[in-house]
Amino acid sequence: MATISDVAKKAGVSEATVSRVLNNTAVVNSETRKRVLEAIDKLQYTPSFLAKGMRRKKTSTFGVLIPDFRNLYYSELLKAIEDEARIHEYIAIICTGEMNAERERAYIDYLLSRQVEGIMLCCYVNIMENRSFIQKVAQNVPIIVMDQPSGSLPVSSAYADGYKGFNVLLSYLIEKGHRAIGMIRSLHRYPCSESRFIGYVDTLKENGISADPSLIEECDFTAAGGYEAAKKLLAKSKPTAIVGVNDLIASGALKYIRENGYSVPDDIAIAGFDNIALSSLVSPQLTTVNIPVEKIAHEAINQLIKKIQNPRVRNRDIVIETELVIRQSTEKVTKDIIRM
Amino acid sequence: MATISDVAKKAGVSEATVSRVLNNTAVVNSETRKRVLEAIDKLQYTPSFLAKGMRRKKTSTFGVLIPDFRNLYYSELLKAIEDEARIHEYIAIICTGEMNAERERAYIDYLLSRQVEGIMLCCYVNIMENRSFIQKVAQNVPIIVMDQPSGSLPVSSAYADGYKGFNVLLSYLIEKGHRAIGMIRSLHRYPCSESRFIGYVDTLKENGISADPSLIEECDFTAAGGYEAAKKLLAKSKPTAIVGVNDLIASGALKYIRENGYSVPDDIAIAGFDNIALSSLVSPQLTTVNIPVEKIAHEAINQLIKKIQNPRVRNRDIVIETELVIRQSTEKVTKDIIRM
DNA sequence: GGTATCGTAGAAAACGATTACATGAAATTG
DNA sequence: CAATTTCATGTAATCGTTTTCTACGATACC
Repeated sequence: MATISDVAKKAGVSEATVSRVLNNTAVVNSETRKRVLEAIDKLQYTPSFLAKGMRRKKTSTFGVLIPDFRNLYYSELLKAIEDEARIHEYIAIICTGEMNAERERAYIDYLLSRQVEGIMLCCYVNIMENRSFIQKVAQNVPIIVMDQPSGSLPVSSAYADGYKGFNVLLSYLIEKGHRAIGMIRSLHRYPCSESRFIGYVDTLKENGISADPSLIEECDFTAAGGYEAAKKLLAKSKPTAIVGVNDLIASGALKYIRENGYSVPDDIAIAGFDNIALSSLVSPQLTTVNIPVEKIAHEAINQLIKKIQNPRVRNRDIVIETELVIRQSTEKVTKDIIRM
Repeated sequence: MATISDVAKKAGVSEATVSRVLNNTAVVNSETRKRVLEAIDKLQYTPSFLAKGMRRKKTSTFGVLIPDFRNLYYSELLKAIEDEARIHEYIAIICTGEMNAERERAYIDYLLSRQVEGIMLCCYVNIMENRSFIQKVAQNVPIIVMDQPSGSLPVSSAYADGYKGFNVLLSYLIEKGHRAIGMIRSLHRYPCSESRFIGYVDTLKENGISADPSLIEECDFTAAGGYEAAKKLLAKSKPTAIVGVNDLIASGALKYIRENGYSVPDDIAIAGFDNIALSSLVSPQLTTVNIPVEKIAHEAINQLIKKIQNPRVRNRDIVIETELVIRQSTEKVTKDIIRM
């Protein structure tokens, strides 16, 4: 690969001049500029990103840590992150923590050694369990935490309001006359799934319904888990509606319920959360709560880049509102109904 | 962030000695080593990746271009790529071309300017349509092309044998007595979907069945597309089996067919291709053809890294065999049957 | 006509690491 | 005991850029 000095030699100018042409950082005589551009073209020269970053102390890179590529929610997040990053001429290094706190820490250290300018953290564990580690990292680069509030840590956060989302979802089901509403929650005590669960419990209470333990099951974040959990749930209680902590689980539950002769929504209504593509692929289509992923990614990356550009920018908690999406699994509808 | 010279000063040694301790590249007195390690620890020093890469002319980075994050096939590929890259201490910069040839080229140029040491290309377009561009890029870094053969280009390739996969799938359906086998193919003339389609046509021919245009429909790579295509297909013909060029399309078709009162597999058998997670989530579960993604990623990354380490390594075409996975959408089975 | 200003471009330092070469003390050898 | 080898470390060049400082001719100004 050609270097700037090759170009300089070929054009008969100094390296400084080539750099000036490249970056438009000072006036260069138009004749000289032309010669330089010709040389660049002939040599197929591209500036070395390493050298540039070295001098400018800038990598234009940030790190993204997600639990798993194979979760469509993160696919959509990554898509939005990429688009947003492109606008700012950043790239994202994406790592998967695989629900393993130690691996997450190792990757974060690795990201630091790669001189990322900021880190987006979609952690498996509650960040509070890693207080000191995260505090240490936050001293070096800005951090934005996704899917959970920042608590008292010196980081920003961006997340969908799962508590309120479940509040709206449950209110809707109660309004439709349901009283025995089962929930399949997450086995993992993820912060975001916890707040959803609390939203479920509180909304029942607000409506004078006490949460009945026999209406609650738990499983991991898979459709197979939801399938098994639905089986257990129906073995011990008679819900008229079941909500899954996410769409994947709800889809699994839906599958079990239909396979066992129940009609959805007539015998049992079902609802999920996240509004992933799958939720409208199953039949009947799943009532769910939409998380505006692009919006979250947009706000999050913007906050991160603001903080990179000016470390004195204050940390923020960005809370994004969800929307209830009513489909056939809770109601005979021909078209999605969306409620804020 | 502390630099190597800070560490050297603190430990009272030269930068060279610190580097030697860091890289174990020469014998250092154990007392000195201890002092250096202490200084590193105290200053929380991490070597600058940029400076190191600059000197060593090595970024330990390669670029991956995929069409879209939101396709589970690529999610699984990315997962496998990450694991494989980690072993070799490489990281992958992932970009999405979004089925847009111009965007793909722009990203490839961008990857080059980031000094990636190799590029993995999961292109939308047939690489042959970009001959000269790819040839130019291949002069700078090794390339491995996924999902299509390398043809006469100076690149390696790794792909599942879609022709043979469809051959096995169709032979199985014919063996089960099907004669009117419809196919929903891809609207986009992707090389990998083309070879699947040709596998379909040829296998019919080999069995004395001529491909009937009224049994062929096409759509984009979505479930909604498959749904619509199934509708059109059933409006113009009476297939006893339908194969989708991939699982997403087959799932959409399955949905349409069940919604319209047909029984699967009794009235119409359905099969897909790829064996994505969705295929066992729909009911009935989808017969499909498994692509061993981890194996492909493993072989591909290995080949790429071999070529990076020694540019004189010869380019290879790595063809991976697929497996037929028989499930309920074509046969009453209680457990998956797998055939090579 | 001497000095200030302007336009243009070169020289050299800096970024933070690695590494070839040099050095000097201690240990070994004949 | 002089010569050589070994061990441990330092010195300085280098990677490819950007950027500050400097220079120098030409024009403008008083």
